[in-house]
Amino acid sequence: MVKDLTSSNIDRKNILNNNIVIQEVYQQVGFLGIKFEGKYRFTKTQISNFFEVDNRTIDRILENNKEEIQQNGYELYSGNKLKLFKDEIFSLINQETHVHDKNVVNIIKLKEEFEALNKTPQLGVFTYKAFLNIGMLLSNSENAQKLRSLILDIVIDVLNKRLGGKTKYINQREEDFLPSAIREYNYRQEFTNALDFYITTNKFKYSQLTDKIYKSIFKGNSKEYRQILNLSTKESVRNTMYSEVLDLIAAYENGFANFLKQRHDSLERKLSLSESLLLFSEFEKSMQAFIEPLREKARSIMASRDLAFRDALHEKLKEYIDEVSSEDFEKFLGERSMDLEKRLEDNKEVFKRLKER
DNA sequence: GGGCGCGGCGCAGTATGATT
DNA sequence: AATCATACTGCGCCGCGCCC
Repeated sequence: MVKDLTSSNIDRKNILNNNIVIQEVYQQVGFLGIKFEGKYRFTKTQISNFFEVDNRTIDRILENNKEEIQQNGYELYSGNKLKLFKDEIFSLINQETHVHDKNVVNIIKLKEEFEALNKTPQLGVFTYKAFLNIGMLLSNSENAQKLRSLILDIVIDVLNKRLGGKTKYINQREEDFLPSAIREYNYRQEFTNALDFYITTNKFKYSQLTDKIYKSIFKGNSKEYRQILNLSTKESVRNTMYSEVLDLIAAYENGFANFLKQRHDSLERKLSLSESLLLFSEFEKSMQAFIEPLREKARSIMASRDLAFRDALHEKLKEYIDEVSSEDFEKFLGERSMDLEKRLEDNKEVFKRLKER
């Protein structure tokens, strides 16, 4: 999918939230900043020089996108904070004799750029993220265009390296997946048992009521879900679902199993499939207010993550697409996620045995 | 094809606010 | 109170695409 970073807020956020990508870009671009309060910082002058645009142009981008850029670390320094920042710069400049050859050029540049800084009462300061953010918004600067295409290359590269092209089971690469899957598996049993006990024999009852749950949660049945994620009929739909979604499915299954039992007991007979389908609508309605916040969350998680990680668009959940948080990128692409994948391999045997029980 | 709006751009002037 | 570099703002230029 071709991304237009200058116009898509979510695409920009999804890249800037991906710290693995940011680090890789920093390695490759090597734009030297001043380390201050744990982060590399850049002044507006440095940034306008990098992109070869007027300072005013940076200003205007700031005007139009202030909130976004501030979120990514832009700050206006003044007073004591500015003083500390200046001290940091000048001590860096004074150290120049101790610095490796490579950096000397940069230090001289620093010196030129900050000579004027002595007396300024306020200074706009960018983090590396905020700098990239500017680059994504500058449509005409040649350097910004180069930077954007480099960023997109790195995004693709990182995804390929971390996932080896396999995004199908990326949902399993987090701590919470396995416990959720096991819990859900148990509730699934409750659910199928209830369907056995309280609904008259019908070979469609499992799939139809399961689809009811899917439709209620993410507006599509399992067939549609399969298509969106490109799953074959053999592959288990649930193995591709995020833990939050599994938890919610478990809640539905457990809740409906209970609902069904109550209706069965008050009627003192088994229900037909069509009665059960009606009962599900009743169940859905009565749980509506209770389940709504969790459902909103599940929809957003599913739509946003699947777009970012799997390049899969849930058309019916379009309005729920949001940025993927940096925590999520770490969760699913970070070092830990790689370990988890290995650990999951080990656990598969355990999981299998559990299923066979 | 001429006119139009729009976004990007730079200049110049004003406002600001910390420092001396 | 004076200073100074930056933030902020108004203005006009330019190039592009769209519409009549």
